[in-house]
Amino acid sequence: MTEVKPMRADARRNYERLLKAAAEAFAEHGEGASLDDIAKRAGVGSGTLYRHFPTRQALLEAAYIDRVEALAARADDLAGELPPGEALVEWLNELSAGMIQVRGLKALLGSAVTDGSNAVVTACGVSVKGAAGRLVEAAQREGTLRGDVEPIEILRLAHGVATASELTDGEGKFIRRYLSLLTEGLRP
Amino acid sequence: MTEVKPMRADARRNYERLLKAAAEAFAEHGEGASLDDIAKRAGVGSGTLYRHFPTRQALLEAAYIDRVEALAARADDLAGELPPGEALVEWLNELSAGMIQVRGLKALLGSAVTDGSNAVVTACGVSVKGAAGRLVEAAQREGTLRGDVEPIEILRLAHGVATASELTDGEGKFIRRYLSLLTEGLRP
DNA sequence: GACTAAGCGGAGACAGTCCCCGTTTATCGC
DNA sequence: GCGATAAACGGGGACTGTCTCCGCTTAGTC
Repeated sequence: MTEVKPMRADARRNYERLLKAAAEAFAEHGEGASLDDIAKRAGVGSGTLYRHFPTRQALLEAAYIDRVEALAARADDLAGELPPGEALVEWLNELSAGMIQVRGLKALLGSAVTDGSNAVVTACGVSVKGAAGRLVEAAQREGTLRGDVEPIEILRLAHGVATASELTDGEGKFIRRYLSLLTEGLRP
Repeated sequence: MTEVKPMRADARRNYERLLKAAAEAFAEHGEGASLDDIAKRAGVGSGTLYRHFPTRQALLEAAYIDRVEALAARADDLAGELPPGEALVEWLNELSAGMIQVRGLKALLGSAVTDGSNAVVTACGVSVKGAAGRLVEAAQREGTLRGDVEPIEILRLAHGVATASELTDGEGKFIRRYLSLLTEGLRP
């Protein structure tokens, strides 16, 4: 199914350049960075950018896929180091921190866990959902996480925690606080 | 302090018209509605719009202030009808639902509870924080809410719940679900 | 070296924001 | 009523960003 038509050399070169420029620009100006500016930085015309990446979302995903996969891999590291319940919380902490510190990542992960009926299956979505699934299942088996929550709900809640934390200070200092309110509940 | 310089009749008229047009436009196109279009709907020039409302935020606030105050008043109604803990949860539910259903309200309330050092004290912020403060205090006194949470934290968490719920279905169907996960915690 | 299609790139149409400043008009003292 | 005058109007225009179209260039192939 996956047609493997080798890209022409110039196309591949421009693709790489665009990715590099995009990562810089998103880091610098957030997810709203000017696309024409990214093309300019990469030394290509804007047509070239739009041909390779039809939407901002596509570019964002391509630029950050490595980082997202690192985050997913981190889930398995943590699972090896800590008991399941703690591994899950620690991972959610790192995930939320990433969403706040890496500009643009929050939007990307948000759309990866959005229930669009137009559900484009994104590589980022697959990675992150897989990682969450493994941690959630282990924690539930261990008995430290209620059995009726779905992995994707946990991801959405992490997004919510990142949002709440962002409102608080724009850095990530309050993530642990909100995460612990979530895990322990609001009752005394 | 509050200089009460009565507006000129034409100024007042245009102000009202803009508010009405803005409410329509925000409802129709979300918080990103075109400001020039709002001016056009109101039958005034864009200069007039920008004079009355220097920023999109200012217009958004003016257009929705009634609704926010209704929400704040609702807090006190609920406090009269239900025990404090339940009143709080029910209010948070209605608040979050409003953020999702009324396009633009989420952004407005978000900036009202953001800790900007450039903290503009907004009327919306005052209303909503006051209402939250009363409910939180009552629930804490009753002993159904942990004593170490601040009203503003609760508001930020509600924002997070609305965000998570929005990712789930774009309507408000999952607010109660996430709210109950938050109040009860994620442990079994 | 010549052919050809894949790929390039930037001009330009369009949409939005926001300011500037010449013109209009509500208000007030007479 | 009737100017005088400062407040308010409004739309033209500069600017920024998105995205497409199509004539030109060039990599890959024989």
